[in-house]
Amino acid sequence: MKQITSQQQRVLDCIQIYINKTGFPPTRADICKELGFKSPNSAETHLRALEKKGYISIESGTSRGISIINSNNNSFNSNEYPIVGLVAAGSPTLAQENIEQMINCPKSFFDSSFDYFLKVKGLSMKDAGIMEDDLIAIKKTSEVKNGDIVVARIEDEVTVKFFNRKSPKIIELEAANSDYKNIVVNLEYDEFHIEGKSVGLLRKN
Amino acid sequence: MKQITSQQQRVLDCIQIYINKTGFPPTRADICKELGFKSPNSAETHLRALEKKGYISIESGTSRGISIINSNNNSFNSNEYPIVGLVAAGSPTLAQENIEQMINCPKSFFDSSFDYFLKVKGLSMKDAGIMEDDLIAIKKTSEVKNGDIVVARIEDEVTVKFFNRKSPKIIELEAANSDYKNIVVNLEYDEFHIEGKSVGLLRKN
DNA sequence: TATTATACTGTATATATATTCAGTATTTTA
DNA sequence: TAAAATACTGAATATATATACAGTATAATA
Repeated sequence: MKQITSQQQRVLDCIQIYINKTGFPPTRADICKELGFKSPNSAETHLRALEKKGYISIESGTSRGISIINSNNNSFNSNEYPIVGLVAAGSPTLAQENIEQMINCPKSFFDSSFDYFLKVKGLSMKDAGIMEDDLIAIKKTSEVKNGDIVVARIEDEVTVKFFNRKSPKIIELEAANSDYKNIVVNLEYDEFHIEGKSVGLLRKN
Repeated sequence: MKQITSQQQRVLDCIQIYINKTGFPPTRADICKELGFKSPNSAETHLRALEKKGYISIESGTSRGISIINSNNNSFNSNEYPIVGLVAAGSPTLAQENIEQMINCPKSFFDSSFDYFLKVKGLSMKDAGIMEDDLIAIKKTSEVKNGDIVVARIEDEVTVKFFNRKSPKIIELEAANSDYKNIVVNLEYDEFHIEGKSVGLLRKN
C-alpha cells in the first residue's frame, strides 16, 4: 500500500467517522465542511489521491459512492491479529506456519499499539499474573526499559521475562516464579535480541 | 418494534445487502432495479413505511441518506462494553454511576458472550493469574459450576472467587491466594447471590 | 362500511452532488 | 532544475436523486 500523507489520512479518517456516525459516506461538500475546505475540489483531489493509492474506491457518477477499501480492518478500528506460539529462532516469528489463529481485536484495545498475540507456554511469569496459554499482546520494538515484560531471543531460545539492564553489557532476564531461575546475558558473548514487549494480556476461560 | 410486512422485509434486506456489497446505501432507483419495481415511488413508500415503523431512518434531502436502525448490532460484530468497579450492594452493578469507562470489543472475543468488564480490586485471586486492576469479562448468569470464577454477592459485599458447592446448602467461595481465607456460605442463613461468571480476562500494561 | 394501510405505475421537478476547468502556491521527486 | 505531486480557492454544469403529485387496486382495520 502506497504511502499516505497526513492530510490524506485526515480525509480518510473523516470519511470513516462520517460513515460510523450516519451510516452512509459523505459528499465532497460534507468533507469540506468537516475539514474546513472552501472548495469541493479540495475534497475531490484528495479523494482521487486516496483512490489512486488504493485506500478507497469511487463509483463514478454515483452520489456518496465512496467505499473504504479495507485490506485488513473490515470493521473500522478493528483488525485481525495473529496468535503465534513461542517459536525457536530461524523461522521469523510472524511466518505463516507459526500463526495458530487470527483474532479480531480493536486497534486501540491496549494503551499502546501492538503487532501480534503470543501464546504463553509454561509458568515462568506466574507471579506477574501470566498463566499458561494466556495471550500477551506484543509490540515489536527493541526500545524497552527495566521492568518491561519482553520477548527476548538468546541464541536459539525465545522467552518471555522481565527486562533488567544491570550494566551496559549485562542484562538480566527475570522470571516471576521462584521455581525458575533468572537468565543473565552478557552482550559481549551471547547472541541476544529483543523481539518486542508486552503491552497487554488476554485470557479466555 | 412494529410488525413488518414481507414486502417491507424484502426492501429492508435489499438495503442491507446493497450496503454490504457497495459500502453505501441504495437510491430509490437502485431498490427498484433490485426488486423489479417500475416506479421510484414504490421504493419511496416502502421506505416511508419502514421509517414509520422504526426500522430505518431517512435523512431528508440527502442522497442515499438511509441508515438501518439496528437494535443490537450497531457496528457489525463489535460493541461497546462498560467497565465497572467492584460495587457494594444496593446500587445495581450496571448503573450509570458505576461505569468507569466504555470499551470497544468484538462480541465474539471470548468463547462465551459477556455483558461487562469488572475491574478487579485486591489480590485475592492472584494465584489464578488475576491481578489488581485486571478487567474480567463477566457474563451475567446464575448458572455456574464448581471451579468457575464467579462474581458473588454476600449480604452487602461483592467479591470475585472460585465457586465450589460443598452440599446443597453450603457453598465455599475460594480465594486463589493463601493470604486470604475462603468464605463459607450457608444458603439457609446468608443472603447470597451469584451475579455472573468470568469468561475471560483483559490486562493493559 | 368507511377508513387506512399496502402495493404498485407513471410523470415531473427542484436540488443535491459529482465533476470539470481555470487558477495559485508549496513541496517532493526525478 | 524541471516535472510531478500536494494542497488548496472559486465558478460552472450536467446529471443523479429525492420527492411530490396523480392515479389504480387490494387487503386490513375500526
